[in-house]
Amino acid sequence: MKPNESLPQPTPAELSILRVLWQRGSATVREVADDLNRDKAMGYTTVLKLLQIMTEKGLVLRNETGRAHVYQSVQPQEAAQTRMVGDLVEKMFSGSAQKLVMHALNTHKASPQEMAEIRRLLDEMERGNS
Amino acid sequence: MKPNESLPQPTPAELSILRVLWQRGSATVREVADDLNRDKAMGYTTVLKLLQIMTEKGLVLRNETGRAHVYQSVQPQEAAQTRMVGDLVEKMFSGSAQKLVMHALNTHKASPQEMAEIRRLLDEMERGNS
DNA sequence: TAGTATATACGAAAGGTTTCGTAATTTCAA
DNA sequence: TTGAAATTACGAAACCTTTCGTATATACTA
Repeated sequence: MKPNESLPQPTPAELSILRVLWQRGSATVREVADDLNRDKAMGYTTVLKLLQIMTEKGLVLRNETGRAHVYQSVQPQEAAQTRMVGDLVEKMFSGSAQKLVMHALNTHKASPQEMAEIRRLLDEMERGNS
Repeated sequence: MKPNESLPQPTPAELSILRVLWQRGSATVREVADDLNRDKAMGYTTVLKLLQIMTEKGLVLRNETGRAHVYQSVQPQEAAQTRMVGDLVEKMFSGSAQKLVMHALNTHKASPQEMAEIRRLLDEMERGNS
């Protein structure tokens, strides 16, 4: 396991595993493999190998107490979201989060409830700002 | 050059080249390489090779009229933005663009002007919706 | 206890990405 | 016209990601 460097960006296959871990909190290889195989085909030993690599990279923690090791993500999902949104803003929107927001709203129509919720957030932020 | 299949997702190095092409409209290998080397080190022949590969993949068009070939992106930047935002929404926000928007607003503070602009967009959308 | 099922470990193959050395070609100026 | 500078073409190395076969260990059951 790598010590305290900043975590590497997970690869696509690693990310699909992390999504399962985030949803379940923690899981064994079998649980991850079964969950993944609801939509994506990924052999058991492939999942195992990836989890071993992810342990090496420091992306997941492994509890080896029981016979079947139990894994969990080191980063909470929110941290990964923040990082990936930041990357996208940086690389595709010249560093402007506002441009990303406007683009997302324009291309993925939101429901009236959702728009109201966004307004509420904007209200809060402007109130906190003054 | 591949014909009419849907374009592949550009790799990270390819994306850095596309950013230059989007910014300049079109450019020669040298222009791309010089622009890139303002912040990132990338050898001339590396850029050339990548542009050749991207031509193969159909990501860029090559005008071979002059001695130095002139390249341009096939996809406009907006199309790539749409695709990448969609991917991120799908993979990291359970398909909810609203969640992405709220997350982006929370983590990248926007200026009052920017917030006002977002409100204006929401106004427009709700007016169009009714 | 013997045998089956299930687990981890490990290496290597297959495929993709990135980098760069080198050859061949073209242009232009002295 | 010859030589230097700049260009494209090409192949291969280095590296990373993903997949899987196989060996080995462990637990459970009949």
